[in-house]
Amino acid sequence: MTHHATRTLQELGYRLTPQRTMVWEVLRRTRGAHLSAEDVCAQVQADFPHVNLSTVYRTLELLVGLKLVRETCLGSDRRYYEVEEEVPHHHVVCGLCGKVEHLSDDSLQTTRHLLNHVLGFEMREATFFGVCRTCLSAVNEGEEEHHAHP
Amino acid sequence: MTHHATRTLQELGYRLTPQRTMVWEVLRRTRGAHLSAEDVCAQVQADFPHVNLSTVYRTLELLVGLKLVRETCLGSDRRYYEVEEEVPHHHVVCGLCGKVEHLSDDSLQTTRHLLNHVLGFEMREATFFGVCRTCLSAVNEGEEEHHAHP
DNA sequence: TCGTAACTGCAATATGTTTGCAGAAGCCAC
DNA sequence: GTGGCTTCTGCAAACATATTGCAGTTACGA
Repeated sequence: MTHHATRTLQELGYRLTPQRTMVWEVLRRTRGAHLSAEDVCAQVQADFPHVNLSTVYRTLELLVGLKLVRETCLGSDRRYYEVEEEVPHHHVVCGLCGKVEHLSDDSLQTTRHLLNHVLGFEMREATFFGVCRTCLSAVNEGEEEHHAHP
Repeated sequence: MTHHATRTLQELGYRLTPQRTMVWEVLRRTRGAHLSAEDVCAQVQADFPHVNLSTVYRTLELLVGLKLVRETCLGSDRRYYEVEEEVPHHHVVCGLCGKVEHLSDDSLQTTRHLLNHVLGFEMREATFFGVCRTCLSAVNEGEEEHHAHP
C-alpha cells in the first residue's frame, strides 16, 4: 500500500490488514478504470481466493469515507470505484456501448460558475450521458444504408 | 390518460389498460418530481390497491421505450422516472440533503459543444453532483461556530 | 358477444448491498 | 517474543431493487 493510504489508515487508528492493502492496490494499479465492488473482489481473489465480497464492500466504504477512493455515478445499475485523484475529473458515458471517457475539471470551469451563479450550487462532479463518437458513426452508417435501400 | 400517450400506445398496437393509464397519470400529475418505481406504485395503489409492482415496472419499461417517460440518473441507488418533456432539462443533485434541482438545456449549450468538439460525443443529459446553497450555508455556519468556540 | 392475443398478478428468482455474529488477527504494552 | 484486547474478517442470512415464468384475466377487433 502506498505510504499515503497506509499513513492515513494507521494514523486514524484503523488496522492495516492484508485485505485492505489488496483492495487499495487493485484500485491503484487500475487507475483510470472504473471497477464495481465485484470487479475489485475478483481481482483480489485472483491472488487470495478466500477474501470475501462483504469485506471488499466494507473496505470500499471505509476508503470512500476517508476520501482515498471516489464512488462515481455512471448509471443506476451499480456503484463504481476509483482512487481519488488530486486533480478531479468528470465522466462521459455512452448509453449505447457503455464506454466511459474522462473530462478534465478545467473544461467545466464555466459550467461550475454557471451552477454557482444560478443556483448557488457547488459542483463537485458531473456525469454526461449520450452517444460516443464510435456509436454515432455506426448509427449514421445505418441510416445511410437505410436510405440507400428503402 | 392524455391524448398524446393514449394515441401513441394504441396506434402501436398496445392495449390501453387501466394500470397503464394510472401509471401515466401519476407521472403526469407529479411533473417536476422524480419518482422511483415503488413511489409510482404506491401512488397508484392509493386508488387501486391490487395493482402489482411488477406491472408498474413493466409499464415504466414500455413508456421509457416509447420515449414517453424518461429514466433519469440521480445516483446509483435506484432508478427515477419522469415524463419526457419537449424541452429537456438536466439535474443538479445535492449529495448532503438529496435535493434535486433542474437546469435548462439552454444553459449547457457551450458544454454540449465542448463535448462534441473534444470527444465527438453527443450529449443527451447531464447530472451534476455537489452541495446545494442551503447545505453550503449550513456548513459555513458550522465552521463559523467552530471558529468561535475552539 | 365472442375469441384470441396481450396483459396482469403472483410467486419465484436474479442481482447488488448490508448486517449479525462467532472466530481470527493486528497492534500495543509488557 | 507473548498476551490480551479490540478491531476486523468470513460466512450466512437478510435486505433492497429489479426481472421473469406462468396461469388466469381482459382489452379490443371481428
